[in-house]
Amino acid sequence: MGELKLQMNMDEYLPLRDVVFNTLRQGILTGELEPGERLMEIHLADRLGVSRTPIREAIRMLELEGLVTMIPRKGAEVSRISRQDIRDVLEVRLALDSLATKLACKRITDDQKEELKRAAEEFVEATVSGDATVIAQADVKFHDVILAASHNKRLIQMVNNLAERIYRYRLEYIKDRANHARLIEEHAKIMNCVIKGDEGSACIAAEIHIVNQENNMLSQIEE
Amino acid sequence: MGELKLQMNMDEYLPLRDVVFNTLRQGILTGELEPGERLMEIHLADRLGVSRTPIREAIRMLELEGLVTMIPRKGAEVSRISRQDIRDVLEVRLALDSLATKLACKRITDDQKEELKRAAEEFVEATVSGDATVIAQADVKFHDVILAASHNKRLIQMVNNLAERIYRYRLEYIKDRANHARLIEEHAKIMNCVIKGDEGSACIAAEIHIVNQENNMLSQIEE
DNA sequence: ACCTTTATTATTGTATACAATACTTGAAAA
DNA sequence: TTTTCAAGTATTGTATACAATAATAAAGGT
Repeated sequence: MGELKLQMNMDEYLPLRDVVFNTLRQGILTGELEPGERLMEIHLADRLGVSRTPIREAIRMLELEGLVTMIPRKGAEVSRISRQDIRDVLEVRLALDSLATKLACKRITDDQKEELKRAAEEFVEATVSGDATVIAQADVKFHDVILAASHNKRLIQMVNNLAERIYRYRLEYIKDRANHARLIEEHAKIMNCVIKGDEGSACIAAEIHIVNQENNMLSQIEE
Repeated sequence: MGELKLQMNMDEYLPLRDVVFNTLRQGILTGELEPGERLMEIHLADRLGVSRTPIREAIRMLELEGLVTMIPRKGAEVSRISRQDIRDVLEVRLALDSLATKLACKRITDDQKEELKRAAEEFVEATVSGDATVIAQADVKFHDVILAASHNKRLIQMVNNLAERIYRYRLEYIKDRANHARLIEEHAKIMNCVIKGDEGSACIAAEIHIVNQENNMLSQIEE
């Protein structure tokens, strides 16, 4: 038992910088750490029970992810996201999600087709449950399957990075029951096109899906 | 005079981590640091005359840029780039460059149109000079103008990041005199379409331009 | 009362010290 | 001769110490 736990620790081993990175990242994405909030090293170090070194390294990583902004000799702060930033992200995401869908049509494996069907079903079930977190997870899962089916690692990484930035706004959209029927329909449409390998229709379906999300997010922002 | 120098130093101030980051980045891009080469902290620190701290932070940044790969408790090495990686990058780059061109058609300013004309001319002049570095710079400049004309910061950042990865292969392509005539022609075509605001034709021209580069790079890789 | 200047403090930037782990070399035994 | 074990070494991971700078507060002069 102790042996097993030790083994588990070995598998779970993460440098503290990565633990800190994940923690801060999560905090920023959930909004616990607000845009503009200063990230002071000693303060964070004390709170997380580590030294400044891993904190600093995590901040360097968050900086390159774009989640924090450095001000020289002043320190890091949670990046302020402007409406224009969101528009920029959505514009790129539309192109990349469309690409992912196109590639998925060509390259999806039989296993992934099954996985996609399952993901679509689970999304429907999730909407019934009504739990926002579950719904959001199911939606992410569905898109992840398509993304994975593109078999392009770089693309997967880039889309995930973009999705991260608009996570909170997407969540609002997905939570709203008024959108569920449409989401289910759009998922079904995309799924069928991808499984059939109909690139043209799949791209169009995916683009409609994204554009609908976009419009909602942009109107959220204009509040 | 001393005053002025002090002022300059203030402007030029960069944390050591950024100096190290740029140095290592340049080394990797030029091939001075070869793929698979280990990056040992003390060794680098001694060579660059700094302590391990800025070295480590620079490595964290390079890691997120994808230029180095971490092996837990083993350290960093220059990322090995597989043929598949290049294919993945090119696939995404095609989509993003096409998007950039499309957006440039809509948003390019009059100043940028002039700049684009100048960049195209300077590329022609550069090919006459025959200096590989000058040609490469002129080509980068041309594409940078179009990219800037997209007025999408995120897109600019992502394309630059992708371009970074294939820099060396692109250099080979651009250096080859046999390609110059075609490059000049393609640039002219793209430029005219963008200035006219003809999105459809501009995208097609840009895609042809990229595909030609792609084919060359991919055949380079298969050596 | 207000501005300026100076002292203090808080915070980042950098270097070093210590701890833990993985690799290497050499010797001893099979 | 080969294999295994162990000691030593090299290297990363983490913590702390020191230096430089910027923000703040207090004191003094006008």
